[in-house]
Amino acid sequence: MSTPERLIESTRELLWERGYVGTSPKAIQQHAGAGQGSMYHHFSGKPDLALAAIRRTAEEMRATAEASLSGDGSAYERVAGYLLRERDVLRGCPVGRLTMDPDVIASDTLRAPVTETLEWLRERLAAIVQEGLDQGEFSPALDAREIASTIVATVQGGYVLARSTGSPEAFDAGVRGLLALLAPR
Amino acid sequence: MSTPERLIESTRELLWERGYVGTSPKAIQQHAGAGQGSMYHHFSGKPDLALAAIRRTAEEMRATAEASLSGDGSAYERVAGYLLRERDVLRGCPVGRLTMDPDVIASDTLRAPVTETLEWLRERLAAIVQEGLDQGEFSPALDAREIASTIVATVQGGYVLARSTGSPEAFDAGVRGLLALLAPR
DNA sequence: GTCTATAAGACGATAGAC
DNA sequence: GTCTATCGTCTTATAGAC
Repeated sequence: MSTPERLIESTRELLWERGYVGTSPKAIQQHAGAGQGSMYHHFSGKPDLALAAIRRTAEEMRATAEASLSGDGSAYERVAGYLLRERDVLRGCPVGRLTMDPDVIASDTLRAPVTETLEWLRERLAAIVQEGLDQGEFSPALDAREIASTIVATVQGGYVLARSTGSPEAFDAGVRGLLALLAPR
Repeated sequence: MSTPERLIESTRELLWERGYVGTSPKAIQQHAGAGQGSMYHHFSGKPDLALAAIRRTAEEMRATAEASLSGDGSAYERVAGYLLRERDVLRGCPVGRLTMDPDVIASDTLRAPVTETLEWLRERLAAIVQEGLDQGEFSPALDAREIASTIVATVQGGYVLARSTGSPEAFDAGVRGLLALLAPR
């Protein structure tokens, strides 16, 4: 792997684990096995490198989500597939966690990939829920965009609960509760 | 207000805004209008002061939640009251956000109030949902503890969505979606 | 491209005067 | 109790040799 590649991948891992504020250029360099000069040759500084890392993580998250959402099956089944897919629950969401990073939220550039990814996910889920509504799969009293927001929020909040206890139990419970509420009858 | 009080209150605000990793003793001292020596006279260091601040924030959150949950009305109405109460949505949850702070999660002492508060909330909501189940208010197919997890997760995740867009819209949408799913028929 | 050297300031804390 | 001084380390770079 090339040096810029190693720097980006190291930044992705450290951002996931410690956030932007908690990740120093020095830590990135050590994790990547690169020197100071090497990092500043390829990237203008910490924000530039973080942007490359965040963009890649966001892209990957979209691809992973799309994989569970684009399969066959009813709307409920695809939503269930998304909610029940394997996750590293205790690590949390590498994109969602950045919303708690003050320096990321303060920078329009760094925040953009975060906003876009979560908005894309919400719209993608809303389209599927709307399909379900059109097929009479869900109660007509429901609003597709609202339910999509509930789904994404349950996942993001499930990570918070899981990390607070150090166990995936609360995440799983929240997801099962949501699926029970959504279940077609 | 006494100096220790001002230090604790300043720490609470900075922890809410910037997290533990992003909050320096110096910033706390300046915000509180206290000197270095003053802070280290009253507290043994940053973790000690943060613990006092986190405990108080956790206590306050419990009191606020209890206020919306202990009123009159059906289980659904009390859950709705909790979900729809006024919130500073874009600031997020001062307790939940700490779960994304690596140094808080790494310390059993600092994490304890976070764990306890979110677990208390989940149990408190589970008891109310169980009441609703006993009254035939909700579908008997539902599990009280699961639904309680879904409710807390929706709120915590709603903050993530709101902060990602810089608008409370997604939080409100997620809450409305959940209430529509819960609505007794 | 990568290395080492250097730097101004922040971080988290301690020491000792007042 | 509060103040200033000091400390060793980390942070986020820049400069310039190789």
